[in-house]
Amino acid sequence: MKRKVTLKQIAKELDVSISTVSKSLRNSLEIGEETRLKVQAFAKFYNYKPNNIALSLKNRKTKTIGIIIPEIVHYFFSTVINGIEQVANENGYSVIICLSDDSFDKEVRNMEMLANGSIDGFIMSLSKETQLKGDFHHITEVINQGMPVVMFDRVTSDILCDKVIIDDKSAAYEAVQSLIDKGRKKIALVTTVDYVSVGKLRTDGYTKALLDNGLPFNENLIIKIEDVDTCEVIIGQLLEDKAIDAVFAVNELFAVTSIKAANKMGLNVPEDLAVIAFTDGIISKYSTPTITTVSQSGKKMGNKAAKMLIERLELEHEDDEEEEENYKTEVIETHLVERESTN
Amino acid sequence: MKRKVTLKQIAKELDVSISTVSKSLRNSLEIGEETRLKVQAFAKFYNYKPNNIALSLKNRKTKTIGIIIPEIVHYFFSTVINGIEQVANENGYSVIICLSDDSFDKEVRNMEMLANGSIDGFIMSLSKETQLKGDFHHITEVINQGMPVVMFDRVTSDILCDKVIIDDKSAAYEAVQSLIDKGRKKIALVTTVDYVSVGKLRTDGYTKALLDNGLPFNENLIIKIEDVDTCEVIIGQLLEDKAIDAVFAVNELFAVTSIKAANKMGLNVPEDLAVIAFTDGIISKYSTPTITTVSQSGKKMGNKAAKMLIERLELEHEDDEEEEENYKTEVIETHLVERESTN
DNA sequence: TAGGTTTACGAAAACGTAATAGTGTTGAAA
DNA sequence: TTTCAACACTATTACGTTTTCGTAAACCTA
Repeated sequence: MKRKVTLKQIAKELDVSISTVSKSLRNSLEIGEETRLKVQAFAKFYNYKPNNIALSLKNRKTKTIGIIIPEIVHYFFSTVINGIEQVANENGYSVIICLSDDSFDKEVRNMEMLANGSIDGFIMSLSKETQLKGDFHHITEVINQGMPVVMFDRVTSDILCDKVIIDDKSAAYEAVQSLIDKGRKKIALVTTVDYVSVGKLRTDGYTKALLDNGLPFNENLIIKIEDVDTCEVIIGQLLEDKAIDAVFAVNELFAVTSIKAANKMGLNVPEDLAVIAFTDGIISKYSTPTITTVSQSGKKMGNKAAKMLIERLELEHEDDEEEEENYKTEVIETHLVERESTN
Repeated sequence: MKRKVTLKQIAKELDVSISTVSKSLRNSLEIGEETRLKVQAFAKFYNYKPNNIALSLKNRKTKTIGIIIPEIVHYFFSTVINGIEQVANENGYSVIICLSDDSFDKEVRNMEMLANGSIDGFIMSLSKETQLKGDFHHITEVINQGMPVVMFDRVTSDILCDKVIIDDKSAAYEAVQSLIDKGRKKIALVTTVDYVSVGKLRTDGYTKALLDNGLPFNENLIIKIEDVDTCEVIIGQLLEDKAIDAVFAVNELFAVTSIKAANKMGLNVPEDLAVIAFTDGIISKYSTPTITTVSQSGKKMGNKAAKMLIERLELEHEDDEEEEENYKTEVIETHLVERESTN
């Protein structure tokens, strides 16, 4: 067991000062060639690597990005992480991940913990509970301390910061329009409760598409699912004797459940019932039939979010207190991935 | 923009020494009540929180766990992270995640980066390339520096450290046995290339189950898939005119692909072909028909791995150089989740 | 009042690094 | 002989904490 060697130890061993060692290793011209080479050889032999923590303390930056998301066993969020990690890695950053489990308290705790020097900036997506409460003080606080925050997907207009979103409303519009184009007339919406920002926006897009096409808006065709476990029953009820010919689901799970419910009732997908879903995940690709989806590229969102954050971090450092905060909101384009569940 | 306040600033403001501030905040009896309360009030007002980096440097521990995994957009791995994060969080640890992308180089780079003080210990699963090369020097090095490592799932016997695995061989055995019990005679195996440790073990279990039941072992019934993209074609070929009545797939993807290939050929699952898969993920649950799986609880593995690591970290600190390294290998129990794809 | 004990605080070191500002020696130019 | 510059290296500071040790002042005891 040989513990990591430090500058101090090398200095002592070679009987020079710490500064000499440090400078030698950074190839400073101040140090004579003989000494420099000797130090370098010694350091190499003992596999010297500077201590990240010490560097962080000295430089006041950690080269680490904090990610706060509601859950990780979730196709979309894991693709976002993948995207963030990729860009982070390319730029020499690490990522530290905290899960809020959709709990406000945990989100706050995690942010406070990371904000005390552990990271240089945040990339986050709001927990359901936070969106419900509408309490964002923890985020404001962090921003006020001068720590940049980039929000993605589940964002809020109450906070001024960089954001990466998809245009949920128009993407939903497009999806519903595609159903209408295929001759569907009675389109149901299976969505989440309203306080989830994206759920609300997708509902708006759905409604607008109907109205723009002169189709009746029927409150009864919309179901808002709170608890995933009961969604099968609820969706089954929806499909019963309503002559619904299409379902627009705000996520894969609701879509695949709709298909299963339809099958049970003897309905064929897509002949009797077309199904389209938000979020192009693994389920849609492997379900039977495969599901047409609105692809929201999580990886691209992650890439973009990381780029925005890192840009701000590097820029920030150049002229310290440049208060020219021109926050941007980037919209990631979506596209329809046509599969078997629509025709 | 009010930057975080430090002990030094508080000390200056209140015209006392840094030590006094520090002690006051830790409720030291050395400090008179008046001063103590004054300091505490001031600190509270300015929302003082100790700087994690400074604490890490001083305490020589970061309260952070490094996770190195091949990929994150992957049901099993994300459940493991979930499990790790849970236990970590309960014990005041954060997790920092690096992806190897199944690349040896990236695995090495990431480990070296984190090993320089950023974390207290590793939890990792080997990349394919690392398993193929059989080069584990980066791991040995880290361990030699006194940094504990816990490996899970894709492990190697070449490294002495704590491990968390499932008994791949006997779980595979059990799965195949269940097929045999249901009267299946000609069971194909769809697996990965051999250097992936778990693939090998599962093959062993498959073979043993056949032999123990007096069934012929037929090399032609085993296909090893290297590239996921081509697996559909290959599996299709396998199913053709071989009178196969069951498929044991080492992961969900191969299983669902087998089902789709079978359907295309007019075979019914489970009547004509039973399908069973390793890894109880989201696909199995939502595929049509739903797939019987060997559940390997990623969350439990994560929980256990985190527990083992943290235990070692906390113990290690009590009597520093206690070299009593009794490494353990924990085996997480699996169980068969019976669904529609077998009968 | 000398001696000892308590109270209340401060100075300084330590963690590991990097940068700024020295310091002492040598040799050469004035 | 003085002055200056170049060279080669060292001391110090700073990042933010905690902790050990030290020390004045106040109080108590005989």
